[in-house]
Amino acid sequence: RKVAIDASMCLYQFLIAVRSEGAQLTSVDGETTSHLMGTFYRTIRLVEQGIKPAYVFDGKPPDLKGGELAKRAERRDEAQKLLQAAEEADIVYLLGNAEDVEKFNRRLVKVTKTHAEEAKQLLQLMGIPFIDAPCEAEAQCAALVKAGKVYATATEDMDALTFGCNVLLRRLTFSEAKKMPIQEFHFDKVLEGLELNHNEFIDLCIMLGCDYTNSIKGVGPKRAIELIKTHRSLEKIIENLDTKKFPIPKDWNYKQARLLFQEPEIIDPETIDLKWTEPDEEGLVKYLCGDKQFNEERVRNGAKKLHKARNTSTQGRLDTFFKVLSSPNPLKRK
DNA sequence: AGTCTGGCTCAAGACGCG
DNA sequence: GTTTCTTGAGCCAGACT
DNA sequence: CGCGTCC
Repeated sequence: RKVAIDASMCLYQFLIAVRSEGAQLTSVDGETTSHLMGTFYRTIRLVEQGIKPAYVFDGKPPDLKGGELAKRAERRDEAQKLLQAAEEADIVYLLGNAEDVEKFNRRLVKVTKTHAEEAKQLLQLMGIPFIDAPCEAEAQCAALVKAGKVYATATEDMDALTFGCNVLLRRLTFSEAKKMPIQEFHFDKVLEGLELNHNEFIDLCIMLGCDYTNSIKGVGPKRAIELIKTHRSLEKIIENLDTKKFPIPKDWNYKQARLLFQEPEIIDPETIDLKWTEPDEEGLVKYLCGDKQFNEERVRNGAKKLHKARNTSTQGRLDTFFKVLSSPNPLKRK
């Protein structure tokens, strides 16, 4: 089974989570290796389960996202200051605030171009395909699913549904599968359950608060559902809304936001040829064990696992883990 | 009473030995 | 050529019906 | 499983 994965999101998680004593894993020259560690072993795991992953990297964010990104930058600056304060306190007291330093450090993490390039190089050596999306990765993933190039998108981000991704898998990482089952969402079932069509669903998501616009104060999940079901479009909702109780945000650019969901900038999936090839064991050893100082035995072992899984078409084993969820509670967005 | 929103916080991986 | 890019979940206060 | 370790 072929599955599309938002690479940036994975890298972000690895950079935050893969740590030892609060610090990222690094090679001797101080270069971070957490993202490579995570990508290498998780991908092997997936392939061993008969899954063929294709990683999708973000391109440039849409202009409309500027406001949201500015907010994030602001939060980052704030964390930076707090971090500095905590560090200084540490120097003074030599103990105590270590966990604060750690906490703020995590909040400062961002995925750089270099992280992405290194991950791509690794995937190349592993024989795993990847794509550079022109814009939002989730949009490109959704397009791949729609075109039948992959079976599903594996993500924690519900925006994939808004982009029209038919099948969405949550918690595809198996180490946690012990605690939490894999969830499989089918967009058509979700729409059925909500009794909405795709465009109405998009308008709903805009009201619930997407990255592209502000939302209406006082309107949360309950009211939003109510509104979309009675009026069926943002235009009608605005016409009929008591704007004294629920003021429409100034310069509310919902039409453009809607367009970004309906017609996102993507590469035509038909021009994309996903190929899973033999892993380059020697290349992997050279790359990971040379500069990055991974354990050679582990890397060779990983390469062999990739090779083996590739040549034994054990598919289907996975199906038993899947639970198909249609409409339980997609309100859980923000 | 109960309902709903909004602002706050936190947490986020994987391997392998015992 | 400079910048770049992820989220859900839970808990609690407070406004409103 | 729990927990130290991965780099």
